[in-house]
Amino acid sequence: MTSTRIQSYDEQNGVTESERTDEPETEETARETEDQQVCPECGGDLATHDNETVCEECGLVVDEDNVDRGPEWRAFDSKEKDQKSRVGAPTTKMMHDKGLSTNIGWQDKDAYGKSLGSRQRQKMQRLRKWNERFRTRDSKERNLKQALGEIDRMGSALGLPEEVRETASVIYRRALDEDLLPGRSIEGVATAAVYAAARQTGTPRSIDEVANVSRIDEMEFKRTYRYVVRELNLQIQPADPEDYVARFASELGISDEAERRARELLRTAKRQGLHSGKSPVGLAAAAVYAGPLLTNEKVTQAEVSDVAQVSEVTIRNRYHELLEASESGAVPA
DNA sequence: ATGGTTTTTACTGCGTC
DNA sequence: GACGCGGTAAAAACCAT
Repeated sequence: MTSTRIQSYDEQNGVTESERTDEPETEETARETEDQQVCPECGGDLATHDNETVCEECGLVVDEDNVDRGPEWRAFDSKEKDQKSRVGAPTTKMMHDKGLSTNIGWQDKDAYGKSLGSRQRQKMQRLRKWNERFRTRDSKERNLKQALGEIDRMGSALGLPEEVRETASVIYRRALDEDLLPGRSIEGVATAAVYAAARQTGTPRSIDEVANVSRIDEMEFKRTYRYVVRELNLQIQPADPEDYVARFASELGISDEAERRARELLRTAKRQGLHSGKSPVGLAAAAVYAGPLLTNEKVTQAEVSDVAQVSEVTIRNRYHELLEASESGAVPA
């Protein structure tokens, strides 16, 4: 059931089939050495959720331990039937409580099929109601637990500090409390929460970056994000382009001086209100391109476009504006 | 739905190594 | 001739109305 999801997720991260099918065979030995190892892919720490051992860094699923608790009701003769019997109903992941919770029948009949008296009927009504209430409460707990796991995973995959993950959790809780979940996926809302939290705490990640570590597709992510922001009245001011600079700069390996110039460009541009309406990422990309230009370092537009995921055209347009702004609005001595 | 704004895509010409 | 860069037009995406 979960296999399709896992596979598509791996594909997103460029992990191919052959790369991770090298050492199964002896289940036991593998299990013994499993504790606290590092990811074979990127060296990150491993964490275990829901029967899966997953790398915190890149999201590689290292190990799955899915015990099949489904029905085992195929039997070919009476002897087998005896051997294969199981206690209790098969569990399913389709339900938050794995289908193990109490369910009160809707028919007003007793165990013998006789109809109940009116007094008994009323009692059953009350019981049904309360049973339902507790069950949904429990369902929210579970929902939250899963979502927090997801938030954690995405957070670490994006290299976000603890603070962001906590903020994301808070946002998610609120969404849950306000009943925003019905109709959207847990994953979607969790992704939206991470994105919103990253922006709120001044460590923004672009939509693409977040979408890349999420299991849902970009369209749904954006839709859900807008929805959550609107419904929760989250105050999210446009991201500050400067917040992106450090990351882009280090990915490109430009000098500190160039990075400083980039920041300066952004500041003067901001002072002139040049940034309103423009995408912050684009501005940041332009600055990271223009910075090294001023210090005679070689960085091509294509490279910047690559790490910032912004088209070269946008970089060109923005960086012209940046330079113009710095000439007219610079602070001469 | 609509219109205005921004970004992207695709293509072209120019200079340089 | 490939590469980096600049410009342009049309398409697509985004946002508020």
